[in-house]
Amino acid sequence: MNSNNSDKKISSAVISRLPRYYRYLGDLLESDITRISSKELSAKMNITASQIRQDLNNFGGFGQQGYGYNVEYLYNEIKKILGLDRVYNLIVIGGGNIGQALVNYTNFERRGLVITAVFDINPRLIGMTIRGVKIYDIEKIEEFISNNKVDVAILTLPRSQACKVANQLASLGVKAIWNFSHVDLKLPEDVIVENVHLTDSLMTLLYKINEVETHETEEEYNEHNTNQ
Amino acid sequence: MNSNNSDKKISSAVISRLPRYYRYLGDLLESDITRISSKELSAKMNITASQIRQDLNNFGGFGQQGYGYNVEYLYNEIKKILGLDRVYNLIVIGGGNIGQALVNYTNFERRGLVITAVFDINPRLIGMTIRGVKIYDIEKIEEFISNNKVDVAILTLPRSQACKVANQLASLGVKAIWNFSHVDLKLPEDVIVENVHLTDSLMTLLYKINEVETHETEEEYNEHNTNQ
DNA sequence: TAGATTGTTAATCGATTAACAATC
DNA sequence: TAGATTGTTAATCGATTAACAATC
Repeated sequence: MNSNNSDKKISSAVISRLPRYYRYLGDLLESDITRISSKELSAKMNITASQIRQDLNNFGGFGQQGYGYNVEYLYNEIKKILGLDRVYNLIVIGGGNIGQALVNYTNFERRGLVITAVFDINPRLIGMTIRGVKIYDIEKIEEFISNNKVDVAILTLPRSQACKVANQLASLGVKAIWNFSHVDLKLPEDVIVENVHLTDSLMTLLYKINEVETHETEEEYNEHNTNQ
Repeated sequence: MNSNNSDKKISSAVISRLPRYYRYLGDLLESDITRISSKELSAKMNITASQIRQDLNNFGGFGQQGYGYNVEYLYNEIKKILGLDRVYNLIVIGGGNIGQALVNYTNFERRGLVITAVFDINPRLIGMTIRGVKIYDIEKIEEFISNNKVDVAILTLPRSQACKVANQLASLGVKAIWNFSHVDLKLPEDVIVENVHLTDSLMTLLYKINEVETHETEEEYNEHNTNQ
């Protein structure tokens, strides 16, 4: 389904840059810019032109010598590569704050990412509706999955429940999990897991804050010494 | 402030693994496990023992030959490295769903990450309170920052407003931004930005879904051919 | 002491960057 | 045609893994 017809595995470094290319190309498209060279794009995105060309050429030759890339064409090609040319059904497991935030995020739908149901254990939530999406008792999940196609399960449960439910999802045939729980899920190899570990992300920010402070201190110290 | 007293810059690959080490060590601590070797930890975390030792030795020699690592000691050392041995004041810019979800996430406070205020433009939200945290008019942000120490600003605004507000934050002296907005902020070098691009994360998951489907198709095809 | 396991150097692997012939 | 810019190969850089002497 992806445009790469060769067999070589694309590195995850490359894949992680694709959405960013897609975003920048979308912006260019909105600004009615029809063509762009790797050099121009490189200046905008703050990566090397070489990397852009290397990345794109993993999937095919989308450009033209002496011209560059046609923005709309490249945008649509990356769209296809990312699999954004079809509709996905998503379910949210965990109707807490993050779960609700995701259901309320209307941009997903515009991209063909449709949240079809939310599941929770909390009786106060069950039966409620968020933006027209019903919250079901988590007990009903087996029934739901057997009657509805589910492409992605979004897991926003607390640590304690996440593993068990993830295993259940895997056994029910769910093949992709977007995991917001603060655990590393251990699942069969054919289940794809993409983690969003918010706390980890914040911690790396804190690390960098202190790193900067250390350097500043060192600089001040050096300055101090030099000036004497 | 970090424990690395040498000058060599720690690579971001290493830094991004630190929270994971911290998490696993915390789990071990809770299970009353007092010592662990890089080999044992490697099996648990699914990375090489060599990498663990290399990573840790960027910050110092925390282990002991023939023994391994003392779990509690290493846990606390990583805690210090990550800067989790002090309190941080955070503000949330954007009182929407994600902003509210973050305020409601009680685990932050347990780690010394205190959200002191939320800012929004929506008059319906201004004046409200989430878990005791007040939502202010975003107009009040200058006043707030000059009267209160702000270590991190969490930016959860829509794309359109994010850049402008980020610049304002930078000019008001905020030195770290945890950015949930779907834009790459262009800020002075001394402002640290950590991005959480949720849509990008989901897109890489979608890519992998289709990648698998492609491979499966190829396998089926090969099987088909072989069987004939 | 013998066994275990670190810290660290060396080897390998992979990803990024540079260079340039091909070609629009 | 001349200039621009790609696609791609080669060179470099950095990160991961392997190996092993040091030592608890």
